[in-house]
Amino acid sequence: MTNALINQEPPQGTLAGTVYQAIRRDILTCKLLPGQQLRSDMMKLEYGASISTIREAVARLASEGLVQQLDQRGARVATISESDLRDLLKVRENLESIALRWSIKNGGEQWEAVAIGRFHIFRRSLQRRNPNISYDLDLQAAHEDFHLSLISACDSPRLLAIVKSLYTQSRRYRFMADYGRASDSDVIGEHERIMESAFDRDADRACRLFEEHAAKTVDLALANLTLLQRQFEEQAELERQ
Amino acid sequence: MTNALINQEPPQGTLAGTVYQAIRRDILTCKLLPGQQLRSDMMKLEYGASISTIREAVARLASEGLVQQLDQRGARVATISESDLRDLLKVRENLESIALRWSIKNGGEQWEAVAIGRFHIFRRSLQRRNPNISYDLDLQAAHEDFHLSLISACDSPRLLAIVKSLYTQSRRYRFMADYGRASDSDVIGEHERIMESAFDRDADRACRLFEEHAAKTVDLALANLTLLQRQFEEQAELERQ
DNA sequence: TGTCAATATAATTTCGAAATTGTTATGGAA
DNA sequence: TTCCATAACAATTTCGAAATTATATTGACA
Repeated sequence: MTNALINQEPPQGTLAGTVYQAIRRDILTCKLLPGQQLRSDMMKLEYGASISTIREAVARLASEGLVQQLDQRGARVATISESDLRDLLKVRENLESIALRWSIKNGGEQWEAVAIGRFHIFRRSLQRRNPNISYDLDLQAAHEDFHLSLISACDSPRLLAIVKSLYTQSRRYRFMADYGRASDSDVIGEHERIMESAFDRDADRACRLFEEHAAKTVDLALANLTLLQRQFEEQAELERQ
Repeated sequence: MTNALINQEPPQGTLAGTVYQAIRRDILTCKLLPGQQLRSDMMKLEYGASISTIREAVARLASEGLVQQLDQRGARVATISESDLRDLLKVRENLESIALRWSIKNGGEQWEAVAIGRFHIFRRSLQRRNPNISYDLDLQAAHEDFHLSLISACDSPRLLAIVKSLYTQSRRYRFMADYGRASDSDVIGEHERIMESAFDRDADRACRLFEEHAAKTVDLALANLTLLQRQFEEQAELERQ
C-alpha cells in the first residue's frame, strides 16, 4: 500500500509476475543473500511454481541487475562490494541531480502538491518509527517516494526509470547497513530545504543541498558495509555446507 | 567481428541466448517492425526453438526496453515516437557527457591508445563506405565503438552500461532515419576534435564539442522520423490483414 | 603422494502438451 | 439497427519430463 509508487507492477496478472515480485522482495530484504545460488528445485518448492515459471521470473530479475545469470551454470543473487556501492551512489547522485534540475524547470503546482504530500507521509513515518525495528520498510518506501516525487516532473520517462532502478539496487545495501537511522542529523529539515529550494525554482541550491544529502548517505553506507559483508559471507559459507 | 565491443554475449552458450541475439538483431534492423506483435507460433517457426525458449529470449529483450510485454496479451516490439526519440537523445547526451568528463579525469595512455585505434577504424569505415547501401552496419558499429571507447575510462560500470543500452535503443531510430549519412558536414573532423580535447584533458571543451555533435544528430534524426513512421505504420497495417 | 581420466551424480536447459485467459463471432432481445 | 450475453476460437501461460551440460567422486597411473 505505502510503496505503491515504487512497485511498478499490479498484483493481478501472471503467476510469473507474482513469483518475480516474491523473489525480488526476498532479494531486497536479503532473505536471499548476495552471491547465493538460485537452485531450481529449491526455488520450485519455495515459491510454488514450475521451473519454467521460476526461470522467467529470474530472467526478469537478471535484467534488473538483481541477479547474475551464468551460461549453463544457473543464476545467483548479485554480489555486493564496496566498489559497487560507491559506483551506485555516485551514478545515482549525478543522475538524480540532473533529473531534479529538469523537474524544477518543468514542474507545476500539481507536482508541488504531490511532493508536499509525499513529504508529509515521509515525516509521519519518521515520527512513528519504532526504534526497536532495525529496518523500517514503510519508512524507506516513504523516503524513496518523496525523492522520486521531486524528480517526477523531469519529463523524461527514461531518466526517471533509470533513477528508479538505481534506487531499487540501493535498497539492498540500505537494508544491510541500515543507514536510514541517522537520527542524530536533521533528516526532515534536510529534505524540507531541498523541497523548498525546488519550489523556489532555485535549481542550483536544490542540487547542492541534494548532493550534500547524498554525500552523507555515502559515508554512512560505506561505514557499515565492510563489517556486514564479512558477516554475510560467513553465513553464506554456512549454508554451502 | 567489427562490433565485438558492442555485442556483449559470446556466440557459444545457451540456445535462448542465440535466439535472443537473433530477435534482437531483427528488431534493431527493423525486420521486426515497431509495434509488431510477437506471436508465439510465428516466432517458433522463424527462430527454430520451442515456445519456452522464445519466451525467455523475449523476456530478456523486454527488460532491455526493446520489447513491451503486456499481461496475458503477449509481447510486441517497442513502439517508436518523436517524443521517445527526443527523450532518448536528450538523456544520452547528458549521461554521455558526464561519462566523458569522468573518463578524461581517469583515462591513461592505454585509454588513449584504444580510442585512437577505434577512431582509425571509424575513419576507414567512412572512407570505404558504399554510397549505394543506405545503411552501413559496420560503419554504425565503428561509430558507436569510438564513442564508447572515449568514455570507457569513466570507471563506472553502471554508467557505462546505461549509456551502452541507450546506444542500443538509438540504433533502431538510426536505422530507420539513416541519419548517419550527413556527409556534407565534417564528420571525421568533429570526432577528431572531441578526441583531441579529451587527450588534452580539456573536459569543458570536449563536452561542449560533443554536445554540439549530439545536437546535430537530434536535428537529423527528427527530420526523417515523421515521414518514416507513417511509412512503417502503413506497412504494419498491411501485415495485420 | 599427486595428477589425470572416467564415471556417477546433480544441476540447468529445452521441449511440447495441457490449462488458462483473452478475443472474436453468433444469436437473441430491446 | 444496436446492444448485450453466450459460445467458439485463438492466443498466451504453465507444467513436468526428457535431453543436455556441469560438477563431484572414484580409481588408475606416474
